[in-house]
Amino acid sequence: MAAPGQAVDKRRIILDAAVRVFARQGFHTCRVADIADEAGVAYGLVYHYFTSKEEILDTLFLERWDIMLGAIAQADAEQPSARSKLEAIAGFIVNSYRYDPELMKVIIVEVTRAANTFGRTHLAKIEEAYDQIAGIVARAQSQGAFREQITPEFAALAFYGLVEQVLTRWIFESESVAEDELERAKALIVETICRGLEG
Amino acid sequence: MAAPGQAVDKRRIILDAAVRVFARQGFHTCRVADIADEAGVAYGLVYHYFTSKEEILDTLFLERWDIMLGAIAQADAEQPSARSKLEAIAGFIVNSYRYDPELMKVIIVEVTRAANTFGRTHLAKIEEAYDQIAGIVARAQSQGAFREQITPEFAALAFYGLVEQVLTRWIFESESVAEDELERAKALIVETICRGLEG
Amino acid sequence: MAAPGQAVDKRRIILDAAVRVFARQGFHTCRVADIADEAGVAYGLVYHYFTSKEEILDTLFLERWDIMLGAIAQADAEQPSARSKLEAIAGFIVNSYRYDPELMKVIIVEVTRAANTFGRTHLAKIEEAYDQIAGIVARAQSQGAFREQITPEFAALAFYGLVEQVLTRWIFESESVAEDELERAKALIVETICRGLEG
Amino acid sequence: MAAPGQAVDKRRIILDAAVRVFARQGFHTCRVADIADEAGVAYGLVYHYFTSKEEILDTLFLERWDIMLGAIAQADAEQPSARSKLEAIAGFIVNSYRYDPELMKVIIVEVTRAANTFGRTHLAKIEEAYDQIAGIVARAQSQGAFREQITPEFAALAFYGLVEQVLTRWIFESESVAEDELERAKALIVETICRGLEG
DNA sequence: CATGAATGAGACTTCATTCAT
DNA sequence: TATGAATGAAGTCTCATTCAT
Repeated sequence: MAAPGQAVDKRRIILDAAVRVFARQGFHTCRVADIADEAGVAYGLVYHYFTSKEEILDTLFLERWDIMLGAIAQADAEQPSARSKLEAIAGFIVNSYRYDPELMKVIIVEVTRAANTFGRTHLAKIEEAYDQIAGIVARAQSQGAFREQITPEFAALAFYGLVEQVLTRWIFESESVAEDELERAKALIVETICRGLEG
Repeated sequence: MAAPGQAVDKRRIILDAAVRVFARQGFHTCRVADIADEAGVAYGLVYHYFTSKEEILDTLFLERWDIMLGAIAQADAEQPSARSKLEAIAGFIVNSYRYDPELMKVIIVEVTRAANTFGRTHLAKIEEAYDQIAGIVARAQSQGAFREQITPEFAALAFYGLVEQVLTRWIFESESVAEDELERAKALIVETICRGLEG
Repeated sequence: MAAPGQAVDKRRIILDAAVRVFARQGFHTCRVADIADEAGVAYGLVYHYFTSKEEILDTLFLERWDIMLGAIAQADAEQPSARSKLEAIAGFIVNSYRYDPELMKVIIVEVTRAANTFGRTHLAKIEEAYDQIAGIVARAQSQGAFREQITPEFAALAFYGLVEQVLTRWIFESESVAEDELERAKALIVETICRGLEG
Repeated sequence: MAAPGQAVDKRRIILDAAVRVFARQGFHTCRVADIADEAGVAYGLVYHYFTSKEEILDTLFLERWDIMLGAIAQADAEQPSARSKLEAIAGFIVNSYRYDPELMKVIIVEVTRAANTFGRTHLAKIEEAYDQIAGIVARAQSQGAFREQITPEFAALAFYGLVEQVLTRWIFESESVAEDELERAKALIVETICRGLEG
């Protein structure tokens, strides 16, 4: 018997396996059995830890999204200018992709972009991110750093949307994305959005 | 016997019913029976005209996408400047939403954004639109109208992506979008992208 | 309009097409549409001439089987000895295969051997052939030409059964059967059965 | 927990139920639901153990056919003469019918005689039986026990074919076959074939 | 915690047959 | 006669979820 500290966390193993399976086969196409197989656990154990296949995806999304909301808040708190805040946020998301592209694929393809099915469940949560970004823009506008012709809501939509488009492109690229393209894309995103916003 | 022009085209009736059903319930969630019911035809007739539920969605997408590719080509041919070309394209897509929001919802939610499932089937077709837009940008760059820091491919991604994000937002708005917001959004999209591209 | 005598007999065209389709795809596997296509007529016309797919097979079987019953009766009437009668019958069936292997395939595979489904419908008709052959054997026995240890019924079963086995083998041979094998097999069948029957 | 030997083997229960259902209704006519009902298990359990209705029939056939191939080999090894070998084989098959007529009905009607559909799948397996029998005949010929005018292949066809014809007749007899008819038929089969083969 | 057999509702698709023209 | 669109019942197979051990 493993010591408590070393106990294999089957729940974690299932979640990690689910990421790989969802990324590979898609949420709708895969079966719960595929996840159990990938995790190397018995079929029923999945239902011991989660009430449904959906709850697994929910969990993956919420875990990651909360981290991102934290990162946005941190960028907002620590960075001096609106541009550097947006740059930090874009950098965080690009890094997320760099370190776990499969998880990002699942989040974007199965939740964020799956507007018809899953997205609706998490609309409010997703909206929080837009709101935080809109807040950054709004404050920059009231401080005169950004012009006011563009509404903060539209700006947030454009900023996060552009990040998502770029990641979606990478996700379906056949070969893995070169390190320098990650950085270049980040710069272009920030540049494009900020040029639209700055005086 | 009905005159040709008045003849009830059951195939068309089924396609139109499918738009409403896909928009309401989503492609994966709805059943073929729902489409037949909505169209007021027998179950089997759907399979008389289409080989599968997928082929119905395919047909709807291809019909519409080809019209859009034509509109892009026309904008490219008729408009004098790169900015007015992009404006015409954005205007066309916004108009498409204005006149048939359900169809646009289906195309965007079930095909364009369903990157994991259907999008892949039509990736090449979707890519054609990006390529045409990139071509417009590239020519504007070589004529000095747009600066060269941003690649045409990235510009196309940003432009079309922004349009899609805006429409996605409208699609999930609970109330119908006000007429003047449609126009304002179009202007903002073009302004944001062109500011990023113009010297 | 064709003159009466030249009028294309669509009913016949459908029957002939059905032979090819049944032989190629099997009765259960083919669709009525396949028959219509093969015949080059409209779907509904098949139902104008026949009440069901089964009736087509019925018709093909009965047409042919009645001809065979006639041939058996003729052999019985014209041939001098029991052996020559059996030889004439075997020869007739082998010739039927020679001239229209597809039709024989359909009769044997879809009716005669399809003991579970179709055979039952035509059991009485099939039985007539056995009875005629048994009659030939019985008379030969009472005349002393055949020994009496074997019942006429068993003899008929053995004789017709062996013919059917040989044809079944040919039917599923990949290449067409050589002319001389047809004759050799006929001789072996008669020889085998008559050796068992003759004193 | 039941002891291993007493554990209810649902897979076996389904197979046994399938024999009864196939025998009663025929493979094509019955539904998977009928098998589940007959077995007293849930619909889905059939698909838990078998991938399709076909696989159930496959399994039944292969189980039984392998036993028969073993019996043929044993007869060949243990019996002294060719005639006694054939007698042992015919006896084995007749016994198979005696002890489980429903299973034999399924094997013969749905597989062996269903030459168009299932037979093809198992053609090679069926052929093994013919080959073994042909081998017995060939060796008898080279030892002078059987004459050489009839090829071993034809002899095997005639022998096995006759057995099959007799069983087919029994299978569709309305009343169950009398015990002594089973034995008499066996003797007649062997007698008929061996008279054709012996000098 | 862990297992995997057992359940059964549900969806797609096929296709024989009908019918209006 | 001839056409082929229209009908709808039926069956296979899938798979999320439950449950007994």
